[in-house]
Amino acid sequence: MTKPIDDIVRNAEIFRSVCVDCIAPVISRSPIREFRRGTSIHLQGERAHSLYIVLDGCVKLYRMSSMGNEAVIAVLTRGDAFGEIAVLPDEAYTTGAECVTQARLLQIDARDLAQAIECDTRLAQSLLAASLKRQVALVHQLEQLKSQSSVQRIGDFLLRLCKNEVGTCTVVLPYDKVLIAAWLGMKPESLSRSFRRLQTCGVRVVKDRAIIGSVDRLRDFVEADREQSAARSA
Amino acid sequence: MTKPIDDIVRNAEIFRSVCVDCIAPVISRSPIREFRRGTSIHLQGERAHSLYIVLDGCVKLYRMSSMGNEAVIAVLTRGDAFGEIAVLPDEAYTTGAECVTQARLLQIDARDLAQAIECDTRLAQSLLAASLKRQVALVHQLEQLKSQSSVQRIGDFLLRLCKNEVGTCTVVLPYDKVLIAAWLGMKPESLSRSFRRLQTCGVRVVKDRAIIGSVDRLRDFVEADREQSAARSA
DNA sequence: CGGGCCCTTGACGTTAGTCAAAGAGCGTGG
DNA sequence: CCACGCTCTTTGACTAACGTCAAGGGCCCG
Repeated sequence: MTKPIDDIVRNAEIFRSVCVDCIAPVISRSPIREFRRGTSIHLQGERAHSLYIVLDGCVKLYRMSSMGNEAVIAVLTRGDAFGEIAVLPDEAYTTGAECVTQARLLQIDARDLAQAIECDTRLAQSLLAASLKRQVALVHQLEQLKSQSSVQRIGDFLLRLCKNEVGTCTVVLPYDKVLIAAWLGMKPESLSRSFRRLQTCGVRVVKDRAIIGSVDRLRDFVEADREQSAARSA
Repeated sequence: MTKPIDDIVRNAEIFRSVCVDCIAPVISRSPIREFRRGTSIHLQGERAHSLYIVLDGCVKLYRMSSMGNEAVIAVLTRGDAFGEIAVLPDEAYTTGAECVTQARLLQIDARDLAQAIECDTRLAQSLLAASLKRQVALVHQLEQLKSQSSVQRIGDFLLRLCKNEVGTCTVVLPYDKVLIAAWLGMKPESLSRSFRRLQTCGVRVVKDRAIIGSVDRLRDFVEADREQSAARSA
């Protein structure tokens, strides 16, 4: 069930292309911490002293606006890292981080890592690569928010869940709908209604399972909502 | 008018904290290119071979959705870099880049830079730092889109234009309203109407100038739209 | 003077948020 | 085992926000 830690860490995006030996000393000094669902790992604005790697469970990164509105920035699972900003001196976390399930995290001291970076260009490059990849994901999210409807965003969400599948496939929603909604930038009520509207292109959602009649049909729908809405009204 | 190139490059975020000598050879080999307004610098999906630094003018990064919808991801000015993804091997640009004014860009060959990175940890760190900072900006944008109204987003936009000013201040809108609207994720019509609604908190927009009666009042408005809308209807 | 572009305005439709209510699990304690 | 309270989810009715369409004014430039 729980993969050996070394495996997870070695395959983590931020350490891809780094020889294991270089980071082994840092890792061995890093404690593994257990968190219960709902626990806060760090707050937005807090001085950043640690970087974390998710070993098990789900962690959400979020921002609170001045009027108490929560925007979920990312939902992380095994192998993902967060708090990378900690490698820079005197910076604060720009998001809050909270466990949305029971979770095990590797907590890496930022100073340790910063020192390791000084000595090893490959490590710096690896972190850079991970950071750039992360940017791509953020850009994708921005694009979606700016130019897609909520139905399209959910469609895309489902498509990413059923990676390379074709034809019919069933996916398990990885966390509760409140969180999915927040992540996609909408309210739970809207999520519910949007799922409903996906029925017109062969998607049924039952409890935490989504049954996708035809992946291709869903993809067509997401990429060109227009015709479909015409069809819907007909 | 046009600052010496060295100054701009040296102060660019991506080369902050790098000794000038390390990058001098790379820079000296990099051509300065002139672009006219409306010219495309690179397309989304194109193989990334160069990284650019803006010396003068404005460049927009954008993404096209499958149905021809353009989402503006960033608007860059002097000292900003883009196309950093080029330092990774075999990657493609994740956005298109286009000049929105006449512009001068320093075009840095990605291989050159990648080699320089291999030799110099500080350079990798510097790029990492810039990338992380960029992420912060993207996260901020995401937060805004997910939890703020268009009026609030414009308010925030104006606030960032009048940096540390207090009391009354007048700012020049740095580019045309079509672009501002696209950047903030709305249509020009909505932008126009939103400007209008800012009149209730002492902001007037005439042509390309915004006259802000009271920066504090605007800030209050942006941070807590709720009371203001109550007041408005009273 | 005329054409094109940017910007604004109005009327209207669609989308998503709000408020309220009710049903469906689920764990707890009787 | 059942009843209870809890949270999550769905649904409906309503409202507010934003996009769309269409028209018109101002401005620049040929």
